[in-house]
Amino acid sequence: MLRFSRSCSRLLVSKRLTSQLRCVSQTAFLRKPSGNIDRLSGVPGREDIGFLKSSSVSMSPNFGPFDHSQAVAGATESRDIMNLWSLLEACLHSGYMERAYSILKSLYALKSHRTYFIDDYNKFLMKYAETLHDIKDLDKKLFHDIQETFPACEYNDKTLAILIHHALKLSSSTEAKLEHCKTYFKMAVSGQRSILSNVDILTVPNYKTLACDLKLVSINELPAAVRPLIESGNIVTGEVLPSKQPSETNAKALTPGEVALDRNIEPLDKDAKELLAVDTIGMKVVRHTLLGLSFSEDQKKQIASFNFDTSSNLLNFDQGKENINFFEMFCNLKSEEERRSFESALDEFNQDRQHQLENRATDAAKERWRHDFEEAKSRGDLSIQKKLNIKLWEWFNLMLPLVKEEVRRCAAVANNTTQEASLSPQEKKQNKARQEYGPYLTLVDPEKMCVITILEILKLNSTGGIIEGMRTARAVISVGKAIEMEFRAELLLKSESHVFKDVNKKSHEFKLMVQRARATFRSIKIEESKVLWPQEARAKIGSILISMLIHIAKVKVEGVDPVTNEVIKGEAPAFSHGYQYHNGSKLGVLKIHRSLIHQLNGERLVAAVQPQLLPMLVKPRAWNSWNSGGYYYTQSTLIRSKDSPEQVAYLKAVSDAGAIDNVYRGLNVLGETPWTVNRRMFNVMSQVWNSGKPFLDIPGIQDKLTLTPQPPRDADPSIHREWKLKNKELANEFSGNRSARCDANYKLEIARAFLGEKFYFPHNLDFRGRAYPLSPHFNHLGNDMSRGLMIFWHGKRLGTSGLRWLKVHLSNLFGFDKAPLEDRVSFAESHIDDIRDSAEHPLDGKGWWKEADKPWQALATCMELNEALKMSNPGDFVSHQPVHQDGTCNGLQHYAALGGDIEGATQVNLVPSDRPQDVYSHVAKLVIARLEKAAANGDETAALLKDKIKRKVVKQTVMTNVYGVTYIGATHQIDKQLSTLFNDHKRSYELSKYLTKHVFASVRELFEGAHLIQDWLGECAKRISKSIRLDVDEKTLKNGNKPDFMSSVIWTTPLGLPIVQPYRESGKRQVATNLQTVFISDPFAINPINARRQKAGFPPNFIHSLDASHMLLSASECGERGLDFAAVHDSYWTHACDVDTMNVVLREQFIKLHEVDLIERLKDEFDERYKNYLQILKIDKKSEVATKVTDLKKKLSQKLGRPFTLADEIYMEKKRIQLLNSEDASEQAEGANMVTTVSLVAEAGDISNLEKSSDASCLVVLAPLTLPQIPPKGDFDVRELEKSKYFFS
Amino acid sequence: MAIRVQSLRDLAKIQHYYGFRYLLNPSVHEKIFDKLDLPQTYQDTTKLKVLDLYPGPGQQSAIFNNRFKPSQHVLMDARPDFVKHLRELSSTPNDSFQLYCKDPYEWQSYTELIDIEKRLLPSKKNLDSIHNEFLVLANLTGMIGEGLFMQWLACIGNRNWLHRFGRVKMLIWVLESTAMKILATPGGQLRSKCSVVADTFTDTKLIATMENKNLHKFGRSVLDAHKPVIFSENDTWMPTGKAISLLEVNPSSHNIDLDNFDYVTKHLLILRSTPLCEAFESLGHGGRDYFTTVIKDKKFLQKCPKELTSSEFLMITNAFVNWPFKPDIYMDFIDVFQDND
DNA sequence: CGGGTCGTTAACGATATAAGTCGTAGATAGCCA
DNA sequence: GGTATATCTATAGACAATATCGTTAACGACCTT
Repeated sequence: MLRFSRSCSRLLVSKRLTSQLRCVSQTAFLRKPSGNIDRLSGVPGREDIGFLKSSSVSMSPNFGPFDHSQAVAGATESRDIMNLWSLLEACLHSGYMERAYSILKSLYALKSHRTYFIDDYNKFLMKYAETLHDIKDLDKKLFHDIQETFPACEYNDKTLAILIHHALKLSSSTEAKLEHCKTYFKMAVSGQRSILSNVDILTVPNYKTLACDLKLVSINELPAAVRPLIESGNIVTGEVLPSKQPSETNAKALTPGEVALDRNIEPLDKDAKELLAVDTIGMKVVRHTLLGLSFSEDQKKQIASFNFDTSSNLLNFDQGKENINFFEMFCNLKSEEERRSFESALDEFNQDRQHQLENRATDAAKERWRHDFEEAKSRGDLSIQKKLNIKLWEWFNLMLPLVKEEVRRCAAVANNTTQEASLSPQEKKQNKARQEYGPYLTLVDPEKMCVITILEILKLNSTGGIIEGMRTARAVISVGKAIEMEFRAELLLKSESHVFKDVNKKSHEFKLMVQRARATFRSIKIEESKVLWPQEARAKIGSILISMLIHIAKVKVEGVDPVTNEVIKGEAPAFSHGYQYHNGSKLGVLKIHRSLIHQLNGERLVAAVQPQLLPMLVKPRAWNSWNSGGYYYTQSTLIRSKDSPEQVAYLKAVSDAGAIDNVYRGLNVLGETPWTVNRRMFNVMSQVWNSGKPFLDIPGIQDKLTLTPQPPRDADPSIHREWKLKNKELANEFSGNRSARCDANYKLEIARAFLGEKFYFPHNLDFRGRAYPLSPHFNHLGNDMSRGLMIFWHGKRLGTSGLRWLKVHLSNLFGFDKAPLEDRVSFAESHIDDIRDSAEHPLDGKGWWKEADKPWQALATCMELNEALKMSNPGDFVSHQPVHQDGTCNGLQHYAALGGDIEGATQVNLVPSDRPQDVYSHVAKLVIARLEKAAANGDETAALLKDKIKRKVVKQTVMTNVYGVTYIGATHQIDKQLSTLFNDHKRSYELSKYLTKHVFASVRELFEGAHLIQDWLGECAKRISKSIRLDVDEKTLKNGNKPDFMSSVIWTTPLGLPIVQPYRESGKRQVATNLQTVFISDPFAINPINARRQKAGFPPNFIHSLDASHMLLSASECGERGLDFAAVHDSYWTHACDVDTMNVVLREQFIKLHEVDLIERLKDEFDERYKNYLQILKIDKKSEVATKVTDLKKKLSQKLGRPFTLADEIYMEKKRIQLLNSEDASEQAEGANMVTTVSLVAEAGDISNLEKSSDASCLVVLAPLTLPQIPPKGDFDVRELEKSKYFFS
Repeated sequence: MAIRVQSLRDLAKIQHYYGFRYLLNPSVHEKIFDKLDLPQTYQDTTKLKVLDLYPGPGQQSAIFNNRFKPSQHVLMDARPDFVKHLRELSSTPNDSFQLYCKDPYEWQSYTELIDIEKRLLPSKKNLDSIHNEFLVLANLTGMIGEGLFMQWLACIGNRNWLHRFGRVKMLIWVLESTAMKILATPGGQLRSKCSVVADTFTDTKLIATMENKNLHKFGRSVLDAHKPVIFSENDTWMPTGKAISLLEVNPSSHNIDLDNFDYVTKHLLILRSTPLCEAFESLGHGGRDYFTTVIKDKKFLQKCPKELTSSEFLMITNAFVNWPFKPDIYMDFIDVFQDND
C-alpha cells in the first residue's frame, strides 16, 4: 500500500490548493536560478525584512504560469474540481448521499486530482457514517470503496479518525470500543498523534474516552488545544473541580481573586437574581468581577441590572434604548489594575457577543419585523401606510411557503421521487434546472433564506446607477452570496457544537479553556472551507428566491386615471423585473415601486448590515497565514484579490514559506487597536441628522426626483438633447445625495450601536498591500464624519508634548499645515475663545469649527482641547483623541527617495529645514511663471489665467499626478476649481485643459528625478505586458503576429509581499437564471492581460506598495513600543503624547526601507523573473540583422513547405533554450550551435537604434526581452531625513 | 448652365471619402430618378428647394440639379476634401447650386442656415400631403450614418428639425444593413424598434440597392413590392466592403406621442419572442395584470412582439397611456456607471 | 454484432440592440533650415 | 531636404449586457447487413 503522510489538516488544505493551481508544464527548465537574487542581498549584515526570502520563493513557484496553457489544461480542470467540490459539499449537507457518491466518482476520474481525492472521500465518509448504526458497516463500506471503487486511493489518518469517532459512538461496550480503536490506531499512517490531531472530527468526549477511559493514548499525545480540557477532567459531569492552576497560556487571564469570587458567588448574586435569573455561570463571574470594581452606585446598579445574556443583548440598534456605557465605566476606574480586570471581564463577555453577532443576524432582523407586526396588531393599527417592518413580515410569511414548496420539489428531484412521465415539457425543464441548483437551495433554512432575500434586495436599492432599483445581475449574485455566507456560518457553528457537545461549561475557568480550544478549531475549519460556490450557482438560487419575492411582495398604490382624472387606489407588485438600455446595450433591472422607495427613505435599515461588515467587539483573529485572520466565523483573505487566482497562488507560496511575517505583524497591530465612539460628537451629529436639513457634507432629506419640464414636442432636437442631459445630471445629483445620506445614516446607526463599546477593526490588504479595515461602512478610513466619530478606547495623559501636538493637530485640521510647528501651536492658542465656543456650543455658537478643512474632526479636537484646558494642569488630561502625522505628498517622498533627487527631496521635506516646504505653492508659482511667459508671447488664454492660479487650484493635480492621474482626470480636477471662477461651463473646461498641460509640465520640471523613475517604471510595465513567454500555448498565437499577451507585471514589496497586477480582459459569459441571463465573469478564467492598464497602473501601484510597506513597518514597530497605532495609508495616528515616539519610528522605518536601492533591486527582480521572455520589435528592413532573419525564415519556410509562423519561431527558440539548459554536454553544444531568429537578433546586441514605427519599411522580429537602463540616482542620502522635522507633520 | 458630371475614375481621385460610399455612375442615377418619378410630387420645380446633405463628390447633386433645375439647391458638407471639390463644382455660374460649409451632423448647422442666416427658407405646408416644394437628399453611408438616420426618424415623429415644415420627402443613401433594419417586416428576423417606428411615421421605399449576395435578406415581399434598381459595386466609390441602398422616405400624417410609443416598443421588443401576456410585465409594476385586463383578445396576447404590426403597437401604446399606474417613462435611463461594493 | 442513419438536443457562437462616443495612434501637412 | 510640431483621419474597441437564433457537436434510437 502506497502511503503518504500528512501531519495536519492545514497542510492538507494547502496541498489541495496547490493541486488546483498546479499546471503540468515543463517550465522548470526555463527557471534555473541565476543567482541574481542572491546578489540582491546587498550590504552584508542587513536584516531581511521579507523581500529576499519572499522573492526567492516566488521566483521559482511550484505552480505553472498563468496563460492559456494553464487556462486550457489546468484551469478548466481546476474549475471542474471547484464546481464538483461545492456540489459535493452541498449534496452531503443536504443528505443526497447517492448524488454525492456519484460526484465522488467524477472527482476520482480527474487524474491530476487523484492524490488529494482522499480528502473528498473523507468528507463523504463522515456524513455517510452518520446514517449507520453499526461500525462494521462503516468498516465494510470503506474497504469496499478503497479496494473496488477507488482502487488508486489510500486512506489517511483523517479517515482513521472518522472510524475511531464512530467506533466510540456506535459501540456499546467498552471492550468493543477498545478493540476497534486499537485496530484503527495500528493502521495509522503517520502515528497516533497524527490521527488525534483531527480536532474537527474527534470530539472532546472522544478524547476523554480515549485518554481516560480506554487509556489508549496518553494525555501528552493529545493536540495542545484540547489537552487542558481533558486534564481538568471536567467534561460530562460539569462538576467544578478545585481550581488547579490552569495550564499554559490561559494562566494569565485570571487573577487569583477572580477565581476566588467564582466559588462564593452566591451572596452577591442575590439582588441580581430578582432582576434576571438567566446568567450563565460564566456571566455571573463577569458581572461579579465588574461589581467588585470601584464604580459609582449608579453604575453598580446598571451592572447589576444589565442582562448579560448575550443572545438578547447584542448590539443596540434601537433608537430609544440606551445600552450600558462600558466606555464611561472604564474611564472612571482609578487604578491601572482595576482597569485591567475590567477589560478582561469585558473581553470575555464580548467573546460571546461576537459569537452571537456573527451568527444570529438574520434571526434578529426577522424577530424585529414580527415584533413590530404584533405590536401593530395589538394596537389594532391597520392603516394603509403600514410601517415598513410590518410589510416585510407579511412578505416573509407569504414567501415562506413558496420557498418551502420549492425546496420540497428540489428534494424530490434529488431523490428521484418525481413522476417524470406525467409532467409537462415545461415542468421537465424546470426539474432539470432544479437538479443543478437544488442541492444549494436545500442547505439553509427556508426562513433564513426569505429574510436574507428581502434584506439584500432592500439594501441594494438605488445601486448601479438605477434610480429606483438595482441591476438584476447584482441582485441575484448578492442574494446567492448571502445565502452561501449564511450556510458557511451555520456549518461552522454546527460542526463546532458537534465537537463540543456534551461539554458542560459550568465552570468559569473551564469555559475559558473551551473558548481557546474553539478558537483553534475554528481556524482549522475556516481555512478548510476553501470551496466556494460557483457564480453560476449563486446566480441561480438568487434568481429563484428573488422571483418568488417579486411574485408575492405587493404594495398599495395610488394613481390618476388619465381618462377620468379620478384617483384610483390599487395594489401593485413591489418589485418589477425589466430592462433598460445604455448605449445600445440592454441591462436587466429590478425596480422597486415608488411607494416603497418613499418608505425606505424614511426608515432605518440598519439591522440589514451583515455582521461580517461591522467592527468587531473582540480583537480580530490574528493573521498568521494567507487566509486566516480577521472575523471569527467568516473567512477573509489577506489580500483582496477576488478575481486573481494568480496573486493568490504567489501569496500562498510566500505565506507558507513564512516570508511575510512582517506583513502579518503590522496588520495585527492595526487590528489590535481598540476604539470607541466619541459620544459627544455622536450627539452633535444625531442632532444635525434628525433636523433633516443639509449640513456640511450631509445632504438633507430629499423627497423625490423632479425632472425639469419637457420642451415642446417640435422644439429643435438640440433642445431635446439638452433636456435629456439636464435630467441625467439631476438624477445623478439626486442619487448622489441619496447615497451620501444613506451612507451617513449607516455610519450613525452603526456608531449608535457601538456607543460605549470597545471595538476593533480587522484589516486586510488590497492587491498592492495597502491596509484597509474589513468593515466597510464604519471605519477610520472613512470621510471626515466617520473619523470625527472615533476615538481610542485607551486614554493617555497628554503631558506637555501631547498638549502641543493636540494644538498642532487642530491647526492641521484647519488646513493651516504649511507653517512651522510653533506657528501652528500659536494658531490654536490664538483661537482659544473660538475653541471653547465651538466645543461648548457646537450648533448654537459661532461655529468656528465649521470653517475647518475637516470640520468634524476639528470639532472633536476642539472638544478635547477644551476639556484639557479646563484643567488646572492640562497636561494631566487623559486624551483619547488620535493625532495625525501626514507625509507631505507621500508619493513624491518615495519617488524622491528612490531617485536620490535632492531638489525633489527638498520640496517634499525629506531634507531638514526650518520651515516646511509647500509643494503646491511652489508648483503654482512655476505655473504662473510659465503662463506669464506665454502671455508675454501674446497667448491670450495664458494672460486670462495667470492671475487665477492659486495653491488650491493645482493641489489635487500635483498630488494625484504621482499616482498616475490621466490628462483627462486632471482636467476635471482643475475644472472643478476653475468653474467657480468662470460662469461658462464650456469655456472653463477649455481653460482647464490648457492649464492642465502647464501644471503637468511644471510638476515634471520640479520633480525631474521622480518623473524619470515614473517613466522608467511605465516603460518596464509596457515591455513586460507586451512580452511573450517561451512556452506559450498555441492558442495564444492563433491570430497571426498579434498574439495574446499573458504576462502581468509582478514584483515583490520590500516586506516580501508578491504583487500581481490583476488587470486582465474581463472574460465574461452569459449564465441563464430564472429571471434573465446574467453576464458574469468566471473567476477561474485566465484571460489575456490588459496592457494599457498594466502600464498605466504600474508606477502608482509600485509607489503604493512602498508606502504600504512603510506603514506596516511603522505599525509593527509602534506596536512593539506599546503605542496605539492606526493609519490611513500615509497618515499615521496615535495618542498625542506618543506622537514624538511615532515620529522617530516612522523616520527610522522610512530610512530602513530606502537604504537599499529599491529601483535597482526591482530591475534585478524583473530581469530574473522575465528571463527568456521575448518581445516583438519592429526594426528596419534594410538592416543587416533584418536581412539575416528574413533569409533564415525563408530557408525554414521552404523546409517546412508552409509559411514560417510566429509560433514556429517561438517553438524553435524554446528548443534552443531547452538544449542550452540541459545537463547533457552534447545537448548543450547542440543548443549553442543552433541558430534561430531570436538568436540572430540577440547576437546583434543593441538594436534600439534600428527600431522603426512605419509599417512599410520594417520587419517584425522577436527579440529577448530587455528592460531600459535605470535612470541615474542622485546624491540625496535618505538618512538625512532623520532630522527633518517636517517630513511627516 | 449644367453642373459638371465627372467620371468615376476622376472622382475617385479625391483623397478622402471619410468612410462614405457614393454611387457615381451617372446612368444608374438617371435610372433611379426615372423610377422615383419626382415630378409627380414636385410639379413646379421652379418652386422646389433642395437640401443636399453630405453630397460628397456631388455626382448625384449635379445630375439631380441638371435634370430638375430646382430653384435652390443647398449642398451642406464640411469635410475638407469634399469641400474643395464641391467649391470647384459650384463655381459654375449657377445661382441655385450653393455650397454651405457646415457639418450636417450638427443641429446647429440647420438653425444657422435657416433661422439665423436665412439662406434657405422652406415654406411651411400642412400635413395633408407630401411637401411639394422642399426635398432633402442625403448620404448617410458613413460610420455615424445609421445613428443619424434613427434620429432623423425621431424628428419625423416629433415634427421638428426639417420636418416642422411639413411632410418633407427625403432620399437617403444608407448602408444596406441599415436599409434592411428599416424595412424589416412583422415576424421577420430583423424586426426591431426602428422598423416599427419607420412603419408608423413614414412610408419608406427601397429605391435602389447594390448587387451582392445578401440581397435576399431584404425579404421577397420587399423586393417584389419596391422593385429596387440594382447596381454594381463598380458603379460606386469608395469600396468599403459594405453595400449601400437608397431609401425614399415619405413622412406620413400622424398624431402620435413619440415618447410613449418609443417606450412601449423599446421595452416590448427586448422580449421579442416572448408572448405578450408575459412581456407586458416588463413595462412596469403590474403590467401583466393591467394589459391582460384591458386587452381581451386571448389570441392576441399569445402573439409575440416581433410579430406585431405598427398599428398593433399603436393600440398597445394607447392602452399604456391610459394606465393609471404607468411608470414614469422619463426615468427610464441609467446614470453614470458607479460601482461600490 | 457492428456500424450507419436519422432525429433530437445541448452547447456554442453570432448578431442586434440605441441612437449625439471618444480616446488614441498613426499619418499627413505645414514648418524651418 | 529633413525633422520637430500640429492637425487630421482612421480605427478599433468597452456595445463596461442580454435575448434570440443559427450552427455544430454530441448523443441515442433504430435499422439493416
